[in-house]
Amino acid sequence: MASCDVCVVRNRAICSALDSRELSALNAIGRTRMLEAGESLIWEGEDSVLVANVIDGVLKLSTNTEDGREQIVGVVYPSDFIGRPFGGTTGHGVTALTEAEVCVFSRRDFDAFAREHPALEHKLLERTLGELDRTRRWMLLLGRKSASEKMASFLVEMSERLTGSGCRVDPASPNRRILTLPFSRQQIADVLGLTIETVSRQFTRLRNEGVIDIPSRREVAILDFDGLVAEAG
Amino acid sequence: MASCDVCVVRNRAICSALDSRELSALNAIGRTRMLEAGESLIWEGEDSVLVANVIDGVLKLSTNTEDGREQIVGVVYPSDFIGRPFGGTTGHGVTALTEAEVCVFSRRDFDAFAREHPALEHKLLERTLGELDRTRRWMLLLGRKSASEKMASFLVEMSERLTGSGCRVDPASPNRRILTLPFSRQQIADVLGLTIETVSRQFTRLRNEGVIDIPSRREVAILDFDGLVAEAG
DNA sequence: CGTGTTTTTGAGACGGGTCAATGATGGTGG
DNA sequence: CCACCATCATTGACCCGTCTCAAAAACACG
Repeated sequence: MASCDVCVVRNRAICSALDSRELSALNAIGRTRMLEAGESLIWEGEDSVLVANVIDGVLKLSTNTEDGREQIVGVVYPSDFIGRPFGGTTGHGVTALTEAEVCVFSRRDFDAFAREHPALEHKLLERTLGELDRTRRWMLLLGRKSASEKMASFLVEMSERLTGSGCRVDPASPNRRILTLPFSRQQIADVLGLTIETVSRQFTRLRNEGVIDIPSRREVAILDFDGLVAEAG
Repeated sequence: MASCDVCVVRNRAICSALDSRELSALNAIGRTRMLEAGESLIWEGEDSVLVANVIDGVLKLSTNTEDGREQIVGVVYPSDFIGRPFGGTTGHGVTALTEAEVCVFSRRDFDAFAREHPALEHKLLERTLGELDRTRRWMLLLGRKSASEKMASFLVEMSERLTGSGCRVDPASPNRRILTLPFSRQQIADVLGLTIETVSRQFTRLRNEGVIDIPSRREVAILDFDGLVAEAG
């Protein structure tokens, strides 16, 4: 049983379109669920049976070729919406990268509810349009950028997306910041369309050039943010 | 002045959500416009001032790196929607590939109209969700597929998208079909994240292998559709 | 026809992939 | 608490696919 009134993403998720009476109606058809890192919520190719809001954690959206190559096609953060409402099959799997908490709805219930609440649909539309913009920007990276540009773009994007949760910026020197990545090297490779070896080599190159430091596997200290932006192309 | 009642895409575009009274209200704020091949309707980075429906023709959505590399991030066909409603700047330019006819609205007017017509917003949402699915599928191609897989995927997708307008299929032998491509070689390269030379070489290879024939620059005869599907990966 | 543009073809270079070995890291159980 | 092992990351050597640069060919249009 969900309890929206105490939900931490209540004001940022699409639910913010609803008043308290509507919210309790939505409450009735949703339930929260915990996912551990690596656990999948939705599998590629299955017909869309559930949708969800991310309450906490980071999840990946990914597709695979028949022979096992993977491409991560999206990453979702708290308050983001997951799933494919209004018919169709899911074109990509959804898997937790970190421990995560989501608020799930049966797609059937959600569809019906959404159609009766235009304000909710409007929020969802805005979110979807934004996601489409972001996805298209990523296509430029995948299609036209070199490995070093990809890595720089990735770190810049990460430091933007993680602000607040996994990114600490010293206000005195905004050119330096520390990230806690929710990705393994392999997952970074799958986001950027590279191999794990290339990603690793790029990390060491950036470290040798003094642009970043690597305190641990999952942490990156950005020493020259402007330099990264310049290198991102 | 648009006149929706004679519009050929009236039943497929988002306008199909409206009854005749609403349609004439929409009619009042839109106007049709012709574009010749190569002409742009929207430029990358400008703030979104207009949106449109495609009535006829094919247009590309594209982004560029600072140093001039281009990536086509979407292709729109008759009945598709163009532009970025509800705030934000356009992340990509919109340019006609063929002679085209569009039904344009000022974004301000369209936004206001849409917010008062949930059924229209719903259609737009469904369309946007579908476009996001398609775009994410394309990311797998850009990030993980080889040149030959990209070419095969491209031809398969084209023969699907062009069915009705630029694609003729002999019902007796569905394994053969003839396409009239709305793309130059350079544009195909910009869709697939390749160079024009690689695209050209892939065309000749496919021709030599008997999978396709190339009657003219803009035409491709697919001789072995199943073979292409298999090669698309 | 002649001229500019687009496409094809060729030769060579290079970025990133592949394969393989080594080095860290972290979790588990003795 | 430490030794062990599985997993993940790094590094190296080599190779292959795609890009680059250059020239020739095909085509479109006046």
